[in-house]
Amino acid sequence: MPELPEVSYFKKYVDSTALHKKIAKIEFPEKKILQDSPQAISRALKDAEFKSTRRIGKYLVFETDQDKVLVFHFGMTGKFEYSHEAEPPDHSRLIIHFKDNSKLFFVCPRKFGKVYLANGFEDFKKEHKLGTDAMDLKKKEFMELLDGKKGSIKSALMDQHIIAGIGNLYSDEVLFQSKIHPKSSIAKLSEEEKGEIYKNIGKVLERVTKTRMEGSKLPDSYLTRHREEGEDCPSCDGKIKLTKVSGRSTYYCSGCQKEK
DNA sequence: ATTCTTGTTGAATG
DNA sequence: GCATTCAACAAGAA
Repeated sequence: MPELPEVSYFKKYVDSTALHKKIAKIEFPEKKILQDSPQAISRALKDAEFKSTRRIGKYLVFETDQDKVLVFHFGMTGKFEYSHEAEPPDHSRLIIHFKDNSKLFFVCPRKFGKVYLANGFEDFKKEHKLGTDAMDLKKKEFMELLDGKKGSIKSALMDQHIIAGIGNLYSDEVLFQSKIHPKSSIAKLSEEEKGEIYKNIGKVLERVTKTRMEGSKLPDSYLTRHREEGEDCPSCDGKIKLTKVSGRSTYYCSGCQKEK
């Protein structure tokens, strides 16, 4: 379930493999993921090169030397594989062939991923009404975004229109590290608590991104390592519990995360 | 076989 | 209208 840190990793992978190569053709083995027609995508990318990529929230935007950009969303199971192999990996849903005979495969077993053609990075961001990227968020802006909001803190953290990049897993982690119950209503949180949440957004995302890049493990003090009902809390003598917040499975510790 | 999982979208609600 | 909540959707694992 790629959230911001995983997409950052995909960006690094693509940047080191698939930039600055002429595109020969594109294959579309699975039309369902396409948000624009294969013809339009092929036309926009034929003989183009990817110049750079930019991440916004959970999306990866490919900028070309032409007018259009190609945008990927990874759904639950999407990823890239770059190789010179003729045989596509299982569940390849879109294949970009470069003129040097290498290929970039968009592999997505559950077909929850999406591919868009857009006029540019800013256009795409606006079209999808995406909020500020979680890595670019300043404390002042975060405080203002929460001002006057109703509802639970977890829903707000996951709302891509408010902050882009945080999903189910890492919203739980941020709130666990902040010792705040996911169902806490935003209105009841103190300035200190909101400040703590802000601090942990940066901390958690940076930490997770680093471990993804290195292929290492998260610290034992992370909820992510103990995300199962009845597990011992790594920070107090409580147990991990499971509940639902806006329809999503939500793990928290009943000992150190008290509801407000 | 059925239930559960996910993020986004758009509909329903207040 | 607005903010907020919720169901639908897709495929696969258990």
